[in-house]
Amino acid sequence: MVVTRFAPSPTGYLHIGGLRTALFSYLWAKKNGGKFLLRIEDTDKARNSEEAAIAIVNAFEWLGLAHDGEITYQSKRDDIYAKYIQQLLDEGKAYRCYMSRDELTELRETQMANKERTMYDGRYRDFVGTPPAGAEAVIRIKAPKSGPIVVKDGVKGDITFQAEDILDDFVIARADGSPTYNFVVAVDDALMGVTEVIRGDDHLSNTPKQIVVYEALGFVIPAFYHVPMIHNSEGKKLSKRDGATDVMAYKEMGYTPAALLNFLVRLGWSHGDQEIFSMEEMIALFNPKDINKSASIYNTQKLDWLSAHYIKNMPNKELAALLEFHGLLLTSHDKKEILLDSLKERAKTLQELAELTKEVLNTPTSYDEKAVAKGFKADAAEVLNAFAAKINAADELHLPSDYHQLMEAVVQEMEIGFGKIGQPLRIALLGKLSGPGLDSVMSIIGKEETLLRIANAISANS
RNA sequence: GGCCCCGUCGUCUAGCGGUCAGGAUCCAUGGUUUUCAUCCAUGUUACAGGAGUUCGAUUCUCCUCGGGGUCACCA
Repeated sequence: MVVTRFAPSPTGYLHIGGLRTALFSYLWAKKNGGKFLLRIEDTDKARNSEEAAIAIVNAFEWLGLAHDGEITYQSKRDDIYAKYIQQLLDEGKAYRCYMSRDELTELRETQMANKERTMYDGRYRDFVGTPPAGAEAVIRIKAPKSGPIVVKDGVKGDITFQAEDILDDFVIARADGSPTYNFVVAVDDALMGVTEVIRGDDHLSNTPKQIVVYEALGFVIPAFYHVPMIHNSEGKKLSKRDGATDVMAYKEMGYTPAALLNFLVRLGWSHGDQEIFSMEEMIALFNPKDINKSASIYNTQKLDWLSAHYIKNMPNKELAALLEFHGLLLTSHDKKEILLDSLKERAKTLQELAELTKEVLNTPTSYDEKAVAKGFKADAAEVLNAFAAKINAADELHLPSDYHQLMEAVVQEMEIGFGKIGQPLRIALLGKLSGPGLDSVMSIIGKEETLLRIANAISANS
């Protein structure tokens, strides 16, 4: 069975880059009928917070990416790590190193001065006898001193590192006994049964270290897929300083999970010329071997386009429910079908749709100056009064077409062009010269409100 | 600096030895629309450079250049 995982450290919100690797992991698990696990890497007590862990879980909930089984918290697994560290000690695959921090620093400085690679020199590797008085010990793993270590990567191909270039006997447990990252990652992935590790390629250079741990412990090495970074416009790794990298910020801005996920899945992955992917299609078509090798630049123009696409094609009922989050209660509005039909193809986000809706629903309190100058000429009042008279005379006005007929009638009787009534009426109804169809607007707001807006505009602008 | 990865339109990408180098987005223009948006149509823009290999390289190899990642008792 295919088992993937997402393993964030709870130092902040869920990041857009993290979400993409999580999505890839999720899709691959689902495609194979496997499991997608969530592990919270909260071993750094100084930097982690519980709120951050909750925020991450909430973000996944909003996106509808459900993890399988219980969440694994590394902070609760000290006993497990201690057991495996002890095992390595017992088997002579790890050892206590009594070197002080000062000594380590000194070693590094010497190496730097000699332009050598900074690395631990293995001085306690074969140490027997009495440790220095009062010295605290870290535990180091015996890493191979030379020879190739091959990372079989499903995205980049086989990558060969030379142990002498990159490895030393790295620390697997600190002086206080707590295990370090590369150790716990390997242990957890193995114990959780993770078969495919899909993660950012900033982890690529950690992988040889983790392979050392896998091998020392006799664990099966999983398949690796290192997905390229997402870069900011400067071409650097996307970070929290780049703004709008908090996934939940996209909810606030009015993007739907479908749009965001569709946007992210196409960043670094593609399937021919296809741009629109439903969750079902993503699951059916995704394969990590098709992930690009190169980094991509984060640019949300396409997200806007996708978002508009999804809003346009969303049933009104669903839209109305989503709009509540943006402060709009439409459930009881009797013309909400007409309202949303005429507005949903004009908005890029739900937030924008909510604002557009309010512009239609609320009586204008001011009129755009340029619009008035251009579209509310001397004869405007006369035309609007004639139109108002027709509205007053009509007893049944409901559909946009009902209002449209009255507009046509005024145009014919007064022998004027459509613009002669369209422009002033638009200013009266919306306060500006752009917006949805006037007949729809009138149908939505109704007869009384239409008359009110016409009267307001005439007194304000003539 | 060492090690590792990467390099097709501005951006996201297709391509897997022979293509007018395709699509999408953005931008521009035209059409539709009383207006704006949508929608439709059209258009501009790319194989980092240099050597090979080959009848033929965007595609394979090497070098250069450029970009990125990583080098902790952080994760």
